[in-house]
Amino acid sequence: MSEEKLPKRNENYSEWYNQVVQRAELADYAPVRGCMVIRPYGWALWENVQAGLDGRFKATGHVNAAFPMLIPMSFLEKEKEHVEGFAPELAIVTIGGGEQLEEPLVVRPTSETIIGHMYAKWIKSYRDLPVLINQWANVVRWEMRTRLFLRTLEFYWQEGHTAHATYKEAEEETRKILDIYTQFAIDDAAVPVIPGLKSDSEKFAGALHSYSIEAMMGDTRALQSGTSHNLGQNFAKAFDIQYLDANNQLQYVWTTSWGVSTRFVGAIIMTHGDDQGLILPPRLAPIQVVIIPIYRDEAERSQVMPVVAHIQSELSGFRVKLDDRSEVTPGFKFNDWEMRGVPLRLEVGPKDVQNRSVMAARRHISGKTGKSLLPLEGLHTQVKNLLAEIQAALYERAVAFRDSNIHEPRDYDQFKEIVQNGWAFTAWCGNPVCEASIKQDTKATTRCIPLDQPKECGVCISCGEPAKYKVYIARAY
RNA sequence: CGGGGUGUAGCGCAGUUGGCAAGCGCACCGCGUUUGGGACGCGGGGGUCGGCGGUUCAAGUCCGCCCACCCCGACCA
Repeated sequence: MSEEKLPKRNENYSEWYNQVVQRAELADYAPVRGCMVIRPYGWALWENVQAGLDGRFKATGHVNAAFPMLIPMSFLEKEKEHVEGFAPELAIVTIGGGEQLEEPLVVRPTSETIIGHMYAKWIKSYRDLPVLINQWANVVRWEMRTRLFLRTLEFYWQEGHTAHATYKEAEEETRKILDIYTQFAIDDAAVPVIPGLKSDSEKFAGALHSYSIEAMMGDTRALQSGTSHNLGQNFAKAFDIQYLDANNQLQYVWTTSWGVSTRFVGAIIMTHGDDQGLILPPRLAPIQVVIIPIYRDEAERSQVMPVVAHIQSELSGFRVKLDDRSEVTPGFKFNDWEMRGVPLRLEVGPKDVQNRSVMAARRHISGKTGKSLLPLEGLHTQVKNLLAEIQAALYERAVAFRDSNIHEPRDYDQFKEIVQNGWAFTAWCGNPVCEASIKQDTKATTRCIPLDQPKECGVCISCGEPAKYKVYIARAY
């Protein structure tokens, strides 16, 4: 905890981000470059993300399992695009128990290969399908440039891996998960993501095609916040995952994979945070309500604390924290919990005891008043309503910010200007050459091709040929 | 891996042309006074000055090599 002010977001956004993460005690740097320690407050936030996703997976028939972290090197080599995509960033174990290993083992960068290997053993009949397995795991990718939560050498995520009898079922699964991710982001995290198809150059190594949810951060850069891949039969063929159909014909399965990682914590921070620090959406906040008792002496303390205890039990259905530290002043606590993003603060002092009320302060101030007096009667309901209001206000604010920073360029010059400080929604012919030239010119990349496409797209912003899609193009993390 | 930069207490820094006992702010510990928007006083603990080698009566300071980290590019959930 520090008393110094944070850097302003519009002056140094990345420094603001780094400091918020560390000062709010979400995470800290580990001794190995690019690795981070997720601290209890950050992990609690991640656990709430996990709970929101896990419940939705299970409600749609998925089950959890755990596969090993070490994968034989030869497995990676079985799928050509996959190994080409991941080879540069693999961590490889060559020594075990002091002995040189017969075959090097890869620390999983993702688990398609080892899961494919196991599915080949488990799937024999159309009656075994579909297989709908998810795992919560850590993976390692040796990235060049790392940022806390956004890109670390080791990160935590869930990876779903499913196998189906037909292309159609696999595609439905891929899209179903994309919907789940979208709903979770919007409903629980209040992050207004845009779902869509990735271009071929942006798709997952080894996929037929990939979908993603794209979110706009507070500096208008895009963050890919979740992906869902239709792997076709690529991995089925590489790992011989075959089954007999009802007509006794041998068929390859169709597989999917999909993931949301601890990067999503970064999305929450950068979607909602302000110059005072974190702002957490109530549905995911580790602490939804913080209670600050205020007193000057023992006499006042003995008046205030019983009321605090009463409030605590009244609010037992919420995630409540009592800050009873005596070594810091109330003013310090106000700033501290605001920096840490707690949605609602209740101040309880002698005046409140007198009035049978509490002073409530919202972290995010949408309207005019910051603080309001709440009567003790019916406190549970009032807090419930306030948290719901805050959740809704955060979403609306994020939507408004996003929409005010997406523009449709009329020509390439204007396009270049737009992507310096926002997203362009524009037409593209589908040619990767145009994508590459745009990236060269502006550092912006195609983020996604939204699912609802107009009949007429006009002409490609880059080459002027008839366009195939409307796409979002932006600079990304 | 290419270009640039930085290493002095947990964090941020000062330390002049080499020279007395390596300092300051924050944080931390103790005592007391405080407490409705980032309290204050007094006392205290904490350092192989990134590493190795060299020059010198004397190196945080000069020289050489190495290491680590950060920023910008290529790569990326």
